[in-house]
Amino acid sequence: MTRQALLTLAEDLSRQNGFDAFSYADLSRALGITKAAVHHHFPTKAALAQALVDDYSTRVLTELAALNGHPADQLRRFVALYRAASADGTRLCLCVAYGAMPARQSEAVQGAVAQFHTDVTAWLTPVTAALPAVTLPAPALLALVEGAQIMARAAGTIAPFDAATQPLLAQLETPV
Amino acid sequence: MTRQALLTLAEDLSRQNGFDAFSYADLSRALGITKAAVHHHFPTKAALAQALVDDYSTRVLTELAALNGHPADQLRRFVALYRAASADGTRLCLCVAYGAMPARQSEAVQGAVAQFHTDVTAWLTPVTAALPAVTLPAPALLALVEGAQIMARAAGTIAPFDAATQPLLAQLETPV
DNA sequence: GTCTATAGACTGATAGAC
DNA sequence: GTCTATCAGTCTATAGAC
Repeated sequence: MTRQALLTLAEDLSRQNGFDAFSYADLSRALGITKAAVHHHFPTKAALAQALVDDYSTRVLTELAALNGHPADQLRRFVALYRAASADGTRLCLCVAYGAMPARQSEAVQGAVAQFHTDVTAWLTPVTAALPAVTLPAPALLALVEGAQIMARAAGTIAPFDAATQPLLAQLETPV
Repeated sequence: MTRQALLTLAEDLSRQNGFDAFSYADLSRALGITKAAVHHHFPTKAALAQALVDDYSTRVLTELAALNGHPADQLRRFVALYRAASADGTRLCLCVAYGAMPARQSEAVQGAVAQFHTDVTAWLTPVTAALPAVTLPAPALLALVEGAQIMARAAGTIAPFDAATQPLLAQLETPV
């Protein structure tokens, strides 16, 4: 389905170089269709951004909701999820990419990004609260993994992400 | 001096909406000169980015080097510096803005951003090492304040920055 | 759902006069 | 150091045929 292929491609390009870094021409070229065909699926670029962030939020929050088990395991898998999203320092979380330059997006997209942060923080809150060995509350944990993604992206390798999150994972090994 | 005015303006615009979000036309309009005059000072946009990141790195690293006193005070003022740079959730550190979309920059600028992260981490390392109450090493501290800036920028207010850094500042109050 | 063709605005950049 | 004038290329978006 062309619409899904467009979403997949546009999300990847957004997370790699930002929403302003690709054009309808880029999308059409990659899929072997014309720009007009892309406009058929997403009339404006703002509509495309909206669809991207809605899809992304739903997908990630569903993944988080499926992370059952011990809080220590949940937090480990949370960090692993953000680590995988970094793709060896070549990508960012979509909401980090869009959240860094909010003025380039519609109000609706800005709101969806803010909601994503609220929802992830809400998921993290009981997890970290159940872990006395972890010294950081939910907002700090989210800032840590998002900042770790930025540093990895800037370096072009995953190493800074691991350096930044290693102490957190070490705290999880500490017997309570 | 026109050159300095251009640097000040371009840095502000870069930190507000990113390097791709302003044009030579924007700069010339704001300063009441022509685009050609802007090109006289910075022949290409890549040259402008290079000058911006060099200026910024020098300035911030000089500020850090001037932060004497107890390690606890140094770390408090480090967080305050990143908090001020957020400008109530309307700006980012220049190296966060450029580091988030490195492929939009020249290799030289990418290298300068990476060097900035290395230098700030090097400054932080002995500071946090001298503070047993602080549970995070230097790379994690830098990721924390950078992620806190992203969340504040996405929300458009400083509140997420404070929520993310509050536990760290609380650790500094703990008597060793 | 895809195409051709086009519109109008903007982009970074250059040549050459003053 | 600033100007006028201009360039070729790109951008998002639209109209209308198939």
